[in-house]
Amino acid sequence: MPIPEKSVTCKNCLTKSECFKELNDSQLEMIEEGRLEVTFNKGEVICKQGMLASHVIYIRSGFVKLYIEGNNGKNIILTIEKDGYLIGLQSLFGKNIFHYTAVAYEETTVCLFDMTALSNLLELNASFAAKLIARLNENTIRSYSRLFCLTQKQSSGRLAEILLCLSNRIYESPRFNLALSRKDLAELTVLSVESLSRVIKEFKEDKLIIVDGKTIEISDRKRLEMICENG
Amino acid sequence: MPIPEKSVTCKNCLTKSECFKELNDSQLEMIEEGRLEVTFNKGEVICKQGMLASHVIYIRSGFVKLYIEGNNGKNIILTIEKDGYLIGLQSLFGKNIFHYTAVAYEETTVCLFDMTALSNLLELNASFAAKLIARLNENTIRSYSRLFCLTQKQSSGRLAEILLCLSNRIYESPRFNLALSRKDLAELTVLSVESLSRVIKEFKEDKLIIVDGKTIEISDRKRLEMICENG
DNA sequence: AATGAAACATGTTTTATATCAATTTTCAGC
DNA sequence: GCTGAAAATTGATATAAAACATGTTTCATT
Repeated sequence: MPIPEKSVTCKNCLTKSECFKELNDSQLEMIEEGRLEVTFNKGEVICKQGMLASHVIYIRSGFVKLYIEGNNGKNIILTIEKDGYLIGLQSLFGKNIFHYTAVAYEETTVCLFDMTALSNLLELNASFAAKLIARLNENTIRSYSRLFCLTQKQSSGRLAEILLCLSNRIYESPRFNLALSRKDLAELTVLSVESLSRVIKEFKEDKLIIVDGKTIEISDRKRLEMICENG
Repeated sequence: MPIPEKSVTCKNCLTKSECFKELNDSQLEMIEEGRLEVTFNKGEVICKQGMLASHVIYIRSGFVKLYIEGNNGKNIILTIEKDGYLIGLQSLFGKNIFHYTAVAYEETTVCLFDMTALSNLLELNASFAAKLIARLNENTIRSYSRLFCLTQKQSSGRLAEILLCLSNRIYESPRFNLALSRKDLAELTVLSVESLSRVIKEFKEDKLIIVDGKTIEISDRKRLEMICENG
């Protein structure tokens, strides 16, 4: 994974977000100004629920979880995201705080953009606004389907969904070297670590997946999708 | 409840949505054109998940539930909403279908606005866009907190949250004549009707609420809030 | 007022999953 | 390669809530 150079500007950035492609050079300069670039280590907090959301945080490379913190350490992971995601968009034009905490699952490089500059650009460039709304809506729809999954499916359906999500959306491959611990997976599926372990065992026995150390391969996607649908 | 007259136009509408207040007269005329007004009876489907979202649906009066339909009748209620809500905003600039089904809990009057006209207005009027984004985000944040509630709280916490939501956001009173059946409440809390019944009994015995037929009164808000927080 | 059907309540049993406890595996650091 | 700690697995038990079963209330219709 090539670590982006500091000298890269928004204008010549090759890992540009889809929305930002709508901006012309002068508009790119507007967000370039005051832009910050930071690299987080595995496990580090990128933004903290309740803190002032002065910036929107663009994930340039890496892999993060966004979660809501409740009392007594009761957290719920809203989503896992990788490069291209914009953290904090949900604070635009509303209460100016982060509504969730973001933590890096692995080394993650981000760009910070001033929230006010961003909202000014929204006024200048309607197609930028349209792209941002499209993106917000995409995220919302995904959170709806997660709500459905976690309330209506039981353990195997929940794990099936998470494995398919990791394969399709995050790693984009049927075989992937999982950066997540069992504890992370348990958090994602909202299961205890022990229960998760049992479902994984079941999936292995049923030849749905092949587990080799940290590597997981989806060996029977069709059936896994069926379990996800009906479980 | 006064039923709005058909002769009312967007320009002189008194029950105007917050966002629409950002529009000037000529812009209001743009959405007025092709506007439809429909009244739904209790239990009727206002929009159906998967159908083409050609319009955004403004709730003028009434009370609805939005839910995702899964297989085998497994549904999850995303939210309950009343007058002022815009159904279908989540389909703006994305896949042009409704992502959820909306059903009237009681007689509900809506205005339908052409989705394309609306997205054109977004390009013309930046503060309108800002208000819409603010609203989308508000809904998203609420769905996050619902996700938290349903996955991290148990029965009493879930019921406490729904009762407080009904009191605060929907009926705006500590005492309200509940239009919902036990089955509706069970759906909202994601409990079986029987379990719900037992939690209600418990709340009555603990003098948290007073139930008289269809009327519910929150008699100990403080303690109910505590149960909601920690349950 | 009588009747029947929903809606609601309540007692019992079952079940999925959490929790607790113990063991095995993995892996970093010496 | 050895060692200890953390991670992961496996088995036994506990528990919250579902499912089932039955009884009771409510309410619309005659």
